[in-house]
Amino acid sequence: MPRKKKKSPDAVPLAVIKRLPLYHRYLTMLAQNDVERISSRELAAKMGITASQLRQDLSWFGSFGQQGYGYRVKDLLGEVSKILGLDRQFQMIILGAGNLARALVSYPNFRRRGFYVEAIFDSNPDLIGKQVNGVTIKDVKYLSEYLQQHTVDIGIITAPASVAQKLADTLVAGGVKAIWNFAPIHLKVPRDVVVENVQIGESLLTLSFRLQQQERRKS
Amino acid sequence: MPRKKKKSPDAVPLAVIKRLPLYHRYLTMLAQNDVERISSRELAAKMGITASQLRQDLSWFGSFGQQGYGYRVKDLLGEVSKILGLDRQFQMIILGAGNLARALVSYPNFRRRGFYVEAIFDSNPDLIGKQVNGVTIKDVKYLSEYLQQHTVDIGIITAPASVAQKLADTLVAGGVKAIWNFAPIHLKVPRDVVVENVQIGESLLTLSFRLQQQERRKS
DNA sequence: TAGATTGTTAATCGATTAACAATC
DNA sequence: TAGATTGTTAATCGATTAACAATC
Repeated sequence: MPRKKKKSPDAVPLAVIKRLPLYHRYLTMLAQNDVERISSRELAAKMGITASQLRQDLSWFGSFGQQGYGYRVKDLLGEVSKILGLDRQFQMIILGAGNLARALVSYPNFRRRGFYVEAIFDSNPDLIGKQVNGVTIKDVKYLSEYLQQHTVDIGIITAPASVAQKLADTLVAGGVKAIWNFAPIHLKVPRDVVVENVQIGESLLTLSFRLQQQERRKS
Repeated sequence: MPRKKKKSPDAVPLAVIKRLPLYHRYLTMLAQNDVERISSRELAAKMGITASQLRQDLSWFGSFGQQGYGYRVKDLLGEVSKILGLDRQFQMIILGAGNLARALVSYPNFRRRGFYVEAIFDSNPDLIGKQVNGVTIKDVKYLSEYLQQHTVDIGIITAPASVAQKLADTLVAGGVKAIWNFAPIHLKVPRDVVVENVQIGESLLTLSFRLQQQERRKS
């Protein structure tokens, strides 16, 4: 007999996890517009998904609605925020002081949501000691030392692919459990370390393929 | 009776498309290391997928291997490059001259693969007229005019979400058929325009959730 | 030739959608 | 109360994996 799928928060499918930030974004917008209640049907329509999927997704985490009424926007936003971990703070450091690092440090939404960039590391002597948006650029050779003295929740790798694995190893050795990786490389890390990749280059290739496909379709 | 799934290049599932850049990356690495041949089993192992999936994916586009031998790395790389459209050039413009734009313009791999940034547009008078990596920043009010006079394959939106839809509309009106969108907003475009989103903020929220999940698992 | 490996068909698995009893 | 809408179970759909005949 087929075993029933268990709905522990531990087993949430990745596809569901990836939609959580979306829910958060739309609920935030609704809350800003002072919308008090919304049904799964209405919210799903706005997001371009089905109401079934929305309710199925939420059911992984609990029951947040009310039959015949729908969801209180404020309450649901609170729940989703809690699920995403936005009720706490995250200390972050960035490895690689290039333009991408600058862009990330300057993104105001991060700080507002509890994500703090505490330091930037680089190996270029011209950059070390300078500040970016109030954050000091330190010499990467002091990275291990820094990790011993500070709590770092998230390590962000914006350095070139050639040094990314080495940096990741240093982060892992220093006890960092989450890596946000922008380098075009598959990082090897222990099973208890989570890696989230932002593969910008690959996204462009996907676009290029889909553009070609579209052009072919036309002709 | 269930209809057989047609394998036209037009119907390639998005999941397959998203893996194509991966294949390209690994094959490029192999070619650089002068590896001449590889079996689906070996390549799949390197990539952390199954050999079945690799062969299944490739079969959407043709037959590139040889029984009992495997694949010639160079040939397969060539085929994948062609599939991705890397045998041609793409003219691109960037809308929004912030740090992210700087990062993209400076990324050497793009130019090498045929992706050319021809112009950057912004509305900030302090930036207009300046150059970034040899690319001039123009006033966004001349965007429509520019689109009439130049062929633009890909429009890149790095501007804030508040103006992203308006910029997308201008691109579409100017005949641009592909948009690479970094703004945290769902762009509404006609069906014949392809949009590829890079949702950096949402990626961080996904990481934050997975970190929490991991921490919970531990305790 | 014999061994290896492809391309493809069939089986399995998982995710999405539909349906509906429960109930506000 | 009657209508609306949830949470959940069942049905469908699509993607991944397994198996194997074809063949280099």
